[in-house]
Amino acid sequence: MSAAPHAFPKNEKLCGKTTIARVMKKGHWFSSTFLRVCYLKEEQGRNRILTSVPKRYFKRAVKRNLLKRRIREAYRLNKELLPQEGYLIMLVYTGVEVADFPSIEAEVRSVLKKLASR
RNA sequence: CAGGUGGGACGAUCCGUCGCGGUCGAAAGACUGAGGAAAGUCCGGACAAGACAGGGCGACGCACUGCGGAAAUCGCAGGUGGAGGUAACUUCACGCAGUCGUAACAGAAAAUUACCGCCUCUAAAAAGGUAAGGGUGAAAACGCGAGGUAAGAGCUCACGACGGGUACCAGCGAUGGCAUUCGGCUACGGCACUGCGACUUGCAAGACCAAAUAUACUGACAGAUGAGGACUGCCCGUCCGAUGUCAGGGGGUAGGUUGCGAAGAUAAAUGACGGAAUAAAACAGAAACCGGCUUACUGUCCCACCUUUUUU
RNA sequence: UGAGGUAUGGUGUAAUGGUAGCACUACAGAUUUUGGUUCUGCCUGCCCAGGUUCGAAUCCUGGUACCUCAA
Repeated sequence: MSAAPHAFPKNEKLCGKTTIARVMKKGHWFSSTFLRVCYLKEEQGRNRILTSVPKRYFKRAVKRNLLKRRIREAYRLNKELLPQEGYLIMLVYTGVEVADFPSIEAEVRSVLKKLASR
């Protein structure tokens, strides 16, 4: 399984209430056009990611699920842009409209490049 | 042919590349993976915890009939009445009978009615008798004809409508038909009454395992002949002064397991791209389960029926 | 996810089924040299759609939006 370059196993998902709370408390925030990013760099471990779409802007669960899946898919296809240095990343969608996949992919690529250059 | 009414069905499938949840497997891999509403949370049920000797009142919900159903503000079939529609049909209401109310405005009056009018008596007025006609209003309390009368009136009669009683017939029944008899009122709402139901809370219910920290309790050791702490890098010294250390251990937090399913996660799985006439679109995503109801919605098909026009 | 609540001018809040009121605000005028204060006038409203009723803010049904609680 680990041989596949674009796999997205469970240990690359950011989970656990205490971990998320730690990222939100200590992490650094920045925003792009419709993504709000919070990241925390740890010394070791795999990169782990979390996607979130606020219920405030999208009442219907279908739209929230669709956006979360598109963001996660974009990360999965482009995750080699970021070295494995223990990044914990939260991606929060702040747009008002439902974006299509190419624009989300471009956005995620720019965010990952920005993170890798820091 | 056109328009309409009612009912029903489907609401996605396959292939390739990358990827995800679950089960099986040592592995390779194989199989499987959102809905008709998963939604709203409007009802009901199971399940679970808590409360509870037994019974009643209050408060709450339901209320035509029969059948189905675990039950339901559920379904099917039927009854009566109102409203809408040319029609097919749709929609609303329904226990019983006691009491109260139906109030703005208008109008004389919203109920033991009397302004104009009509009639009697009169010189006239007053007084009395009326409810045909007028006008107001959402609504004026049976219709119509004849008799009757001073004028009139169910005052009387025939026919009809309405509401009961009785007998017969049809029906399991609500009820209907028919005959006869009585009657003066009807409808809606509140309260009271009758019958039935209903304890409360909800899977974030509940059950189990269980770090760290503090600690009930138990044991061992040390302790006013000073344990331990503060000042300090250490010793001395000064100050405070009764518990301290170790082990066991109960409840229990984070967290985990279960509750949990022929989808079954626990930060939570169905996606991206290409192809299949290509366009797969609408409403919309399981987080404990089941039965209904309601609401949202794409394209199309099937069945039954109604109306209009044309042709035969 | 489960349980509950609310909706009335721009804001806050009343109203037994019968003309929708009050305070502040906004606007206009008066007072003042000007502004404030004060006085007078005036604009703007029952969340939406059906139903019951002669007549619904109110009663019934279904939606929508917002809020609260349970971790």
